[in-house]
Amino acid sequence: MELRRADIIADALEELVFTGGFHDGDRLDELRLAAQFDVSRTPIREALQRLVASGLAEQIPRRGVFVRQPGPVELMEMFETMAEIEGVCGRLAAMRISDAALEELDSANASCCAAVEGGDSDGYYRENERFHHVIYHQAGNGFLEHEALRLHRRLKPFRRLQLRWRGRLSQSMAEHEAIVEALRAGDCERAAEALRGHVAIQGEKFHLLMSSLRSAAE
Amino acid sequence: MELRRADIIADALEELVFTGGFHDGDRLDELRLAAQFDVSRTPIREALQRLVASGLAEQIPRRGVFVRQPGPVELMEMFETMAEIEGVCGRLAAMRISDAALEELDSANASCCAAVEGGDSDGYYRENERFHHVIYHQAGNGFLEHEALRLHRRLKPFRRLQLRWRGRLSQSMAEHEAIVEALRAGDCERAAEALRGHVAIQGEKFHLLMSSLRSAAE
DNA sequence: GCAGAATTTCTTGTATACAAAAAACTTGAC
DNA sequence: GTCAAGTTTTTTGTATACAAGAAATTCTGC
Repeated sequence: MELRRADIIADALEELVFTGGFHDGDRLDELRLAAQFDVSRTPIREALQRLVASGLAEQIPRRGVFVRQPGPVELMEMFETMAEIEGVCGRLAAMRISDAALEELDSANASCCAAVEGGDSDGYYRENERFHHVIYHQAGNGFLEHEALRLHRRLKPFRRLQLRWRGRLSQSMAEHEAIVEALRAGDCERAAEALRGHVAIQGEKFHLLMSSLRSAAE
Repeated sequence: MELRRADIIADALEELVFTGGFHDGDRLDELRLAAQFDVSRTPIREALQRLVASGLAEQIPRRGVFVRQPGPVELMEMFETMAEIEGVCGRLAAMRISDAALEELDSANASCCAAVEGGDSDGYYRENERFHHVIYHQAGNGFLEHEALRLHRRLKPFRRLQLRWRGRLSQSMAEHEAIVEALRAGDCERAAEALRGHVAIQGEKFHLLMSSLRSAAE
């Protein structure tokens, strides 16, 4: 249970930014938010500071704080970074992964497959997330795991878009299996390469999607 | 010029935490700091929130915020992560680096060498930092660059300790040259490997130092 | 003398008041 | 009508006041 209202408000605002409740450049008006959440400006300001610290908003002194949605370029950069970090996690995990974790990956994959066949989109995402989280954890580096989780979470709303591609899901499952195989074999470089490619392709699909949306708008 | 006192105070507190002005677990008393900086609690609280957000302190609701120095395990994890991120930057930079940047690396290396020979420790650090920053930048990914800079900065106070090793500096210089060579050749994997090793060895030296300090204390 | 309950003090979290800077508006000259 | 100077309004940054929970202290019964 959270005791500080500022934290509750920060969570709510983060969620709103993530789910597109705010647009890039929107000013986060302290008084309006204070009225909206029925608190004074103080907890609002603390919540806004948290958003600024996590990069979801930008503060211009004496002007206010403005939401800052990543543009196409930054998104591509974030996807590329995520791909590289996943690769790193894979490389380390290949050296350190436990048998139990390998089984959990198999289990997550099986659930993922079932979700794909059943058309259960939410289930797919949940199990896919579990798959990746296990790998982060098995890298055996708490600091790295934390960073990976942070970026993974930040990209979450954008990752959902890339599943629109026909056949992407089954391809993704095949990649998952190749990843587990490399991890099981303890093949660092293959695991790194497989994971990097698996995530990088999401960025590329995303890029294509953005381009097509743009050209469709013209 | 910074207009918000909270930012100035946050910078000062960060510096104090970095330079060891506070020890792990120290409570950051709002009233005491307010008196010390001659401001009210409000800007102090905002500054403390920034420390918490950047991981330099921990907040326990209704109890206060406490400085949080990384322990040996976390430090090793941070060094390992830094090594991997540098490796990633090297891999990307090998594909994207400009001729001008290659020359700047040579220049930084030359200055570094000169500093080593002249016993100019500060100069060595400055040029070494320039060397690494150029590589981060040449990775051509602003987001990754930002993350690399952040971690690099966080590890700064601990990196200084590892130069106590006799011969480490000249070895480090040789590694720098191998890195530039790989980058110039556009050899991704070799650049990645060289940079990863270059940083990883710092973590190992650091580990040895910690162990020796511990055994010396017994 | 000591354990535990009750009270007091202290500290954090929140609300409000005030100061200063920026934005918006008004007014007036051309 | 337009532009600019001056004024008002709005908004942020800071100080202070108040509320509530935690820690420290005191008091009481044995």
